[in-house]
Amino acid sequence: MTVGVRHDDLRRRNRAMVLSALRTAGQASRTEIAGLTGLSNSTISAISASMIDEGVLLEVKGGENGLARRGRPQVALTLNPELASVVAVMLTLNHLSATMIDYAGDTVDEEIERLATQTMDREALVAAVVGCVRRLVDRQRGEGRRPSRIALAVQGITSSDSSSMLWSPITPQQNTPFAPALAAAFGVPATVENDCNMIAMALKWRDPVRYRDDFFAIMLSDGIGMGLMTKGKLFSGTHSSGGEFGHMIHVPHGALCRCGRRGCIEAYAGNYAVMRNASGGKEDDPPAADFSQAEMQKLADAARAKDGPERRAFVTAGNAIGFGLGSVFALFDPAPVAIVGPGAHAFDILEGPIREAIAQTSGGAHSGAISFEAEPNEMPLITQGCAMTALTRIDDELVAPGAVTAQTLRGRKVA
Amino acid sequence: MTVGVRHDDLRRRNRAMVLSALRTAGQASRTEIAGLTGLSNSTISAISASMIDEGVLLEVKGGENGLARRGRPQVALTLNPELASVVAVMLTLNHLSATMIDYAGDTVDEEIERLATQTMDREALVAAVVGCVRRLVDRQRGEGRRPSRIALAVQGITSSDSSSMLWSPITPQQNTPFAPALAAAFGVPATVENDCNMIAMALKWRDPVRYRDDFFAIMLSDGIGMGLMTKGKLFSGTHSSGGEFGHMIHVPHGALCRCGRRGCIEAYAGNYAVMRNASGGKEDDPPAADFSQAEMQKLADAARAKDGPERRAFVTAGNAIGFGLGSVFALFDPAPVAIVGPGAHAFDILEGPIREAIAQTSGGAHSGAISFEAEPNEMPLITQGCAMTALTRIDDELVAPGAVTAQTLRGRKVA
DNA sequence: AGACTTTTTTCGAGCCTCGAAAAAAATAAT
DNA sequence: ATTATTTTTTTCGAGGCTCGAAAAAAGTCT
Repeated sequence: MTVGVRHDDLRRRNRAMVLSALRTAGQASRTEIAGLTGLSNSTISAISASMIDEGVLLEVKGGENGLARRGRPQVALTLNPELASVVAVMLTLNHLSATMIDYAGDTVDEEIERLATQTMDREALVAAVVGCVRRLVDRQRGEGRRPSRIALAVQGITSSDSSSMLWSPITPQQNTPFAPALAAAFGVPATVENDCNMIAMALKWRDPVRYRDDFFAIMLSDGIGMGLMTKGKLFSGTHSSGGEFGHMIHVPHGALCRCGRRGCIEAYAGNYAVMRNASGGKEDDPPAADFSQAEMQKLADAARAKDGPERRAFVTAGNAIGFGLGSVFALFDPAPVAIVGPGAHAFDILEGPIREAIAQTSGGAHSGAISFEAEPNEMPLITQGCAMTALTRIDDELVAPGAVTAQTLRGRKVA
Repeated sequence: MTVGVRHDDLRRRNRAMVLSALRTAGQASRTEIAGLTGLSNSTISAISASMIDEGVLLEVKGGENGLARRGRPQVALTLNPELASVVAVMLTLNHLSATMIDYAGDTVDEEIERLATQTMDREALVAAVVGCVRRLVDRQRGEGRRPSRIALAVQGITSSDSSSMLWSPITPQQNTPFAPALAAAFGVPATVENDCNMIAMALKWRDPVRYRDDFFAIMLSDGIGMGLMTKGKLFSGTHSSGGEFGHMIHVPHGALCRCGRRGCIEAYAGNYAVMRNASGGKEDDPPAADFSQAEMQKLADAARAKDGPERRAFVTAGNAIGFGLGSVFALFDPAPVAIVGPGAHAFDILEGPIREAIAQTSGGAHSGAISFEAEPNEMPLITQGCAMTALTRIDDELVAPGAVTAQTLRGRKVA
């Protein structure tokens, strides 16, 4: 049983709505906000007055648009970038970055690091992440900035309470509790997120026309992941991040996957699988380590040039992805797909086989109508998704309930 | 952008909460309701007073429980069965039933009919459904009862706006708009629902301990369907009912399915597939018509008796279901599974192969921990699910907003 | 019969949203 | 230059809703 709606919830919700409207629109006048939220002008006036008072919102002075209309001019409101900041951390294979983003969503500073994730033990991994964030935070302390929240995106499976990385291809370590470590080190809430989910979040922010309520973000790299937006909300499993597209079964008892099982989609479409198939390897050959982008590029060029094992490997990969999507469409119904990550460089060779496979599944009727888009550069998306996730959490958990003002937050830690 | 929370929404929501609490608990005192909803005693007192006044709720007179405690005795409230009623219609292969259920959820009357669904054209099918409901409604008009809502459950794919049956194995007709026809014939809102979704709804009502927030209901019959509860809410596709488990791909380019495609789970685990495999048919053999329960029973007995083609057919079926569940678990995470429908009679032979297959998938780690339960008799579940769906819609759309009182509803049509 | 206990109702306080009206701040017209 | 017009924003009072405290109600226990 959900708990009843109390009276103060009402104000909290409507404040959250105003914040959300401004976060999407960037800036908007009181009247526009009233239109967006469906609340009355008087209510918006009251809410925005108190939020300006708290230092959450700013009136945009002077920045008038050229066309001067008759009547009292609208005065735009924005989120106060100085109210708070968050750190978005991205941990991928041999790569670590921490980005500080202000409350309005603009990047302030960044710290990047290479590291050998596959050979580090759990403590070293956690220490590296904490250290990277530490350097960023220390550098920004001089500017009077302190993050209010930290979000870490990792490849692999995360727990549904966003506290731990349960499993990841970038390390043999399991159940790594990054969130508590970060929370303890910096005295602020921290979460661990799945990279593909963050990509989906970012796509929704970047291109809300194409990626609105329902879409799939497929990440092609060594592994294969999926971020899934359904009905405007990020889909997640009941215990974990879920959406483990790469480990749906493509061929029962089929090719050996990096996860130790057989027949996963990844075992046909992951980088290592394409490489294995192109080089005449057998399905039982153990998955090799990660390949450079240059190697994959060479393979793709060979596939483009002429028929041969390389092209057949990409066809196999595309088919695996297509049949997998077909099964996903059977469950969720067809929706636009974004192909993200290094594998998107080869999207021109993959698209045909993907569509061919989908056409043989229950989503097939619409296979022509499904929109695909390729975006090879996944890293900025992951970081942006992380930032937005953290910022909207601050909106909902701190700012909307009124727990936070510029005074309580500036330079001080938040419970 | 969702619309802001207005002031009157507050009352509406809290009324809905009280209704939902009573619908789940059957009866409860004001104090108990306050505990369940988290609202204060005074609020519950006010809400229940006005609802009693409207004729929505009844005080249970006299019916005291044996153990008399000290203090003023609690007086239980219930939903007034006379406030309204709904008709739950179930259309399956060659079978049609309409059941009238009162506002408290108890069955009042029923009308059953056999018909040849596969050879009827669209108009005849719609007419049959309307006719069956008509007989029930006419008979009950004498008692002063008029339904406030009609819900129809069908096998197959329904539109996400619940207006039409998009596709169903019980008829060659497509896009049959049952809901508008029923709505026009009886002047009340009508919806078309997927049978497996209704089963999931019913399971949640029947056994809320086992089937709470997350579970899967797999229906085994000629076709294979799935109803899916995630986070306490019925899962549905974005355009259709979704959850087309039976048409996820088990083996690419595999056995011929009733849907005309190849390799669907159904093409290995549907009744016709088991029959085809057991009788030495080939994968390309066109799917035969529906089989009697007796025939399937004989097959199962043969499989139990000794190794042979029959047993192998059931193993194949179980494996297909298991691998499919594995893929579903990869997306949604593992959760309890209910095996419903005629196929559940053979659950004893299927369970082993199902678990064996799951063990080879990413949900495999927990394959032993996943709870399975078999319930061969699906029809009462479908009807109950339909009734509950219709009743909760009345709660939310008519009673909670206060649009309905015993006066406005009794014997008159509702807009 | 009176004390005690628990449930339910009553009452006033405190918020919140809304509509209407007023105020503010600009442009257009005279 | 001044007035009229237009549009945005604020102010103000009305009406609802929930809540806590106190009162009333309806029993059991001694």
